Amino acid sequence: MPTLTRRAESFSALVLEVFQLNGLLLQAGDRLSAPAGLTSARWQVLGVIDHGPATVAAVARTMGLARQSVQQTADALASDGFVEYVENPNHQRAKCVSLTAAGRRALRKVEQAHAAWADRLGASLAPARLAAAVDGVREARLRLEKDLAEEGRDEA
Amino acid sequence: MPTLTRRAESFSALVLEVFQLNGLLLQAGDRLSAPAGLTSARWQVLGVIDHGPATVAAVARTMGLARQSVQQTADALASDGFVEYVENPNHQRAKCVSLTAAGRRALRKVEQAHAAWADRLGASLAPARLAAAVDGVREARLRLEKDLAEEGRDEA
DNA sequence: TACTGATTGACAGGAACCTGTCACCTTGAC
DNA sequence: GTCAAGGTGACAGGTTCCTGTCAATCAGTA
Repeated sequence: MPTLTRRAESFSALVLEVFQLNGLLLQAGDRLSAPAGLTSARWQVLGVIDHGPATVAAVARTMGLARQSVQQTADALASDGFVEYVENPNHQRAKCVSLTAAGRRALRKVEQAHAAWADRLGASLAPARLAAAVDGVREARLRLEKDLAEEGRDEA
Repeated sequence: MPTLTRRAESFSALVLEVFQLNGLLLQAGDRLSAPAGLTSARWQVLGVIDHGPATVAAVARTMGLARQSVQQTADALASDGFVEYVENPNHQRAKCVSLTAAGRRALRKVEQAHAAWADRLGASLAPARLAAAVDGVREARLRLEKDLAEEGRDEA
């Protein structure tokens, strides 16, 4: 194993922590949404179209996911009656995904549970510490985004 | 949407950042390991057995994953010649996963690329900021671990 | 020695993400 | 008006994780 510099060690520690926290957050999200008959992925899609009906491709762009991933989730939500496809006046083929009454009920339920959860967890951390974490992670994300974009350009 | 308290807003911001950073890290990991013919998941398994051959179940415990996930990855690595199953004197059925020469070569290659990458990214962040991020994320992880454990106990 | 319980790998199936390809629709340049 | 470029949903297939079930193996106990 190549010996890491101090700053590389530090960055690697952040990577490990982020992986672990991410896993726990997914677990928590599933637990929050399960009582409403949803999962994390489905809840997030409902959250996007709560602002108004949108096409699958538009939802995917908003969420930063591949179009087909959202397509799959949207189809599953439709077959469970949480959303429905409605005509899109701007595009004959690309229908809009729209919340049904059941979808809206489920979403409200999850949002209430989520608000209580976020408040509980947020309260357990010192505000300054929490703010520093958000800042640091955002900074790391921006650097990594830039790094990946540059690498990608080299290969192209 | 229920209005969130300030601390809930702050915590939610951390969640969003962690999700995004996690996605980018997975992308970066795949890019680091691709030249060696590996993926993030496979590289990590190789990293664990670099310390010595181990059973699939032991590797899963080390990585904090389900046994079957590692089984699948190990089988794939074996069919690609990066690892091999060797007899386990302590257990007739549970063979040990062991690095082959090709596996060791691939792992070394990824580790070199990883060291350079971590150093580059670590250098682009102020050490204090980076340390604060690690601290904050760790704190959040610990709180969430505790929270999930308590919730789980209630249901049991 | 015989039984019980935990661990293990094999097998089956599912969730959520990805990519690639195809045909259809819309848009904009000419 | 035509035609190429790009957006879009459908379909197929792959990766990495998960769960549940089963039989084989091991370890401790009566």
